Amino acid sequence: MALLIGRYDYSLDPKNRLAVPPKYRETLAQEKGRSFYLTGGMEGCLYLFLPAQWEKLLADDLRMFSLPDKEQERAFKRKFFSEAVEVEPDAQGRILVPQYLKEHAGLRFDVLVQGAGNRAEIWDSKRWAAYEKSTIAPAYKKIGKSLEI
Amino acid sequence: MALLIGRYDYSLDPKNRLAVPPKYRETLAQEKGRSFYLTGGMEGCLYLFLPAQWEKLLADDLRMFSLPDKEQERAFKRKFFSEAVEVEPDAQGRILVPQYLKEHAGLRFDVLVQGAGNRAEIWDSKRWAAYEKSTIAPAYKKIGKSLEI
DNA sequence: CCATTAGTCCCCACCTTTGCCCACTCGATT
DNA sequence: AATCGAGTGGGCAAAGGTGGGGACTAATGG
Repeated sequence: MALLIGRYDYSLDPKNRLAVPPKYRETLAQEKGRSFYLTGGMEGCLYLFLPAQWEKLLADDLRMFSLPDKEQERAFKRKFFSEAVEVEPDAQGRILVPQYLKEHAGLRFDVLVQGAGNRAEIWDSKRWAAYEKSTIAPAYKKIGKSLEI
Repeated sequence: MALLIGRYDYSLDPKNRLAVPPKYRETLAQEKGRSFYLTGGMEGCLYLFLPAQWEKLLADDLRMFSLPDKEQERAFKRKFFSEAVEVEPDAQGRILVPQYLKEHAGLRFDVLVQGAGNRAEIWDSKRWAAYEKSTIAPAYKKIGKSLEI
């Protein structure tokens, strides 16, 4: 399965359009897909999936939705499916970010699109900087002793 | 089977008509169906089913509706099915929401129509905001650390 | 049995938003 | 120097969301 890597600096234009890295679009085309799947992610970012990755998520992780507490299960499904949206890049390779996802991720103007393996992530630049400082840096120090690489 | 996703902000007009997202109607047309099925849902929302999803629900009857307490099961099924109604979008793509369902979901003016996988859900905006705050957010906090995505 | 009223359906109309297309700039490459 | 690809901005036609009139139906009441 295709792996998404790299970091790209883009900007959200007045019409809430956001460029998708050509490499990702190329991968999409190779998969013979027309659309990505965009949804709200953890720690206040957005997740961008290729169709195959999205399908895998639905297939594999449907068990993650299966909870003994059905009320909680409904809550999860509601959030997951209602935030998700199919986005097709326009002729310039931009996708349209819905207002509610823009708010979820606190997107302003400067936006980071970066690969995260089985998905890409979209971050507001400032929020990413803060997250990196507050969480990634300390985590690195801490887990270094137990990681092989 | 078709998956319903995405979030749409609409309003209930003075005649209790409510827009259905074009994407959902498109899916309906692809299924060669003319009507959705609308009924009262859990946590004070409304469920909107595509014909195929509705059929599946009926077929899965035993599993879907089974409760240890059979009297409760009968009570729930009575409400669920008596409140159900077949709704056909008009030329503008709007469905008519019966008065009793409007009350069930506490619909006022601002209404959310959102995908929930095997169905769509219709929420009063304020009620959804409260539900998100009171139920979804805490559930995510609790389970977020163990989620793989 | 007729008159009235409420509710529904079918139009039409308006206006905002969306999506599509074209265009400009800039840097890298040939 | 010219060309190409990429990122960004904006114009414009089309689609989508909303409101309301008028006909028709059915239930209600005199």
